Amino acid sequence: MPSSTVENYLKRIYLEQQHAGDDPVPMGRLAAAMQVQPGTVTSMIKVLADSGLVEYEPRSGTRLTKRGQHLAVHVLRRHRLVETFLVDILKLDWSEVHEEAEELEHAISDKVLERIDQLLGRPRADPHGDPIPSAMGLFTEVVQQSLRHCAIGESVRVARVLDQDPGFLQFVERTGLTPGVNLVVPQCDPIADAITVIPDGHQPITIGMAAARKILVEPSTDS
Amino acid sequence: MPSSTVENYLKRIYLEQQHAGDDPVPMGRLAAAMQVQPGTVTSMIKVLADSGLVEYEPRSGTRLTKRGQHLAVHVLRRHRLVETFLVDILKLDWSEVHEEAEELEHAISDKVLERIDQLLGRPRADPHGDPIPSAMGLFTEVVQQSLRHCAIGESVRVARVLDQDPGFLQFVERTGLTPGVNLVVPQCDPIADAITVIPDGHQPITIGMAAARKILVEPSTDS
DNA sequence: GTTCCAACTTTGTCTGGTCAAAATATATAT
DNA sequence: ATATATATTTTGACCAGACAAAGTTGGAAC
Repeated sequence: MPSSTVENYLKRIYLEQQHAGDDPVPMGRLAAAMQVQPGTVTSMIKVLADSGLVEYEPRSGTRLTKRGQHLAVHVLRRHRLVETFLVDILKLDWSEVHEEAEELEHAISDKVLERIDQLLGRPRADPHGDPIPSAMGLFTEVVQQSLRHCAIGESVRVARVLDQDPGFLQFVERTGLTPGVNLVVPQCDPIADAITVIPDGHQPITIGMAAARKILVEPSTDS
Repeated sequence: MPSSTVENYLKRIYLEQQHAGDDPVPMGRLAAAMQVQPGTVTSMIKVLADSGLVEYEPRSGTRLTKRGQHLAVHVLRRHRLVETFLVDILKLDWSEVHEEAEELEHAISDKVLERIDQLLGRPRADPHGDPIPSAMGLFTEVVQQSLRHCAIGESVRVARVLDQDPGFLQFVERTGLTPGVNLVVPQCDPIADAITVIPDGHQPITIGMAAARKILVEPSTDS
């Protein structure tokens, strides 16, 4: 059974790998993400490589092996199901559940996880809209694009918020941009670096592109 | 924040201390309970003593300080609330929740614990009948005695089962001796080392005294 | 091509928790 | 009183995971 440290490294590599396309994840990136000194990552990655969980190319980076990826996806599944559980059943605020899940994801057995999944009705996404892989490690594929790339007049639905920072999540909630909400885009000005949106049942709000890129939307289904 | 190892030691010392009256808990007992070599306990206890969580009398034993006891009780609270949660909400079998809780008790924040407590309706006892201390560390006092000491003809109710072994718990369930069940004692023979009981709605069953001592009963309230 | 910097690796050290085995203290029986 | 058995403590070693600081490397800039 992998330690929670190992689980965290694998999860992190997986997430960075998403971001990074085909390139291996560089050590520095991983060190920053894990809040750890670079040397620590180098030695840890060597250990993971020896156990067949990652491939390691010195001075270039690391990528997950099949086994490593499998494990990482299951950690992610635990994390996201726990978050959903905390919000749906225990009624915690979605802005605070990430921290909580960070601990719980390492302590939950398969049996308990299965019960939670069942109790929640096998959700496909967590409160932030992040997809929950199935027990077999498969994601439901969806069409999502960043709010930043929306055309003027487009009508879409918020699908996912790509930031776990409580402050940002509270802002999102206050302005009505939570996953599931429909919105229209009356204005979008790349030069001004700003986009204006009107979420259903809320005031129009203008946000910067840096914020807009962290909000993913999908085709609206209210028509 | 104490490590889960520290939490486990404190919990263990607390439980052994219950058993042991006023005497300090000897190192050997603790080593056996923690499934660890005696030397390990000695060095660990020194560390705990330095952090003011236990008092240590070399070659005699250890006892919790006020602070140590406070912490131990809160670990116990987490453990027992988690067990109750697993049985009541997630519908796990009471014979398997002890193991699960053993991990989860170290990963649960105060906030999540409070929500669970609330969701469960602030239970006073877990599925095994073990008392759940309040958030302030207080137990609800109750009158309980071992089934072994019941007089013939007495009518009592099962309050608590003092063994977490899945096999024993499954036996208890099969024979109908789960907490809350009323029963009468038609026969009790210390010489034969056996006691016969008739649980409400079940067949009479004769069990040995070693088993009977692990079942606590309280005055029946069905009259 | 040489220089230089940023990223990376190596090395040595630390802490928490563990074991195995040797040394020591205590209680008990004789 | 002495021998013996038993519990306990000490000692030295190990592993996981981390840091700090010194040493490498490889590519961009000139």
